[in-house]
Amino acid sequence: MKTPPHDLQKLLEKGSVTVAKSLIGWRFYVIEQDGSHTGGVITETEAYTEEDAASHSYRGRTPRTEIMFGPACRLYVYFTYGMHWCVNIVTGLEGHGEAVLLRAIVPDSELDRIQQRRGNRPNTEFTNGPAKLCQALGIIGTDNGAVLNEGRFLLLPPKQKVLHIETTKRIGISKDAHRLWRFVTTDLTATN
DNA sequence: TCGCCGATGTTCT
DNA sequence: GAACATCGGCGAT
Repeated sequence: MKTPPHDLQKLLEKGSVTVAKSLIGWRFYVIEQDGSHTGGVITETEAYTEEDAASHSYRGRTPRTEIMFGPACRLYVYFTYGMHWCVNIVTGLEGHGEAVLLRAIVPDSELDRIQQRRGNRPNTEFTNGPAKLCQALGIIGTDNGAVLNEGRFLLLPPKQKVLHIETTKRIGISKDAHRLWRFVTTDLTATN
């Protein structure tokens, strides 16, 4: 089952705070070269906007942030701390510099492949952080700008409704840290 | 279980 | 030259 692109586009064109909360429970997958789908249910997101000092888009368009100012429904992948990749979904209308950081998923397929990429760590350490998530799914800089549901990335609606969503401060930032723009559910947790 | 700290490269001041 | 949307190892509790 595939979400009609125009429906997804419409959802993601809302503001990043709205989208960040809405995406909890959606499913995010990478289509591997052998055709299998690696990924799972989104359980933690953060919103970033152009007016937000913690956002890469805060200082306007640069070569790095250009993709954030483009149309919604694309990926913004950036390299940080000299060794880690993180993935965002671009939201809002074109020109607005908004995105939603994917911080955690609970994998529901290709667990062996994920465990291998994560250095054979236990389930609970598979994808509970933005850089771990990218490592587990094999997302790197060349994926920057990829369009959801048109290439090797899938974003699919929830299989079941998420009941509890907590709203908290964002993690690992110093500027505009008071904003309650992090959303996380404990409905689903990796076991073992 | 907690907290400190080093790794490592791009971006911005 | 400093900061950084992080992670994992290590030593102390």
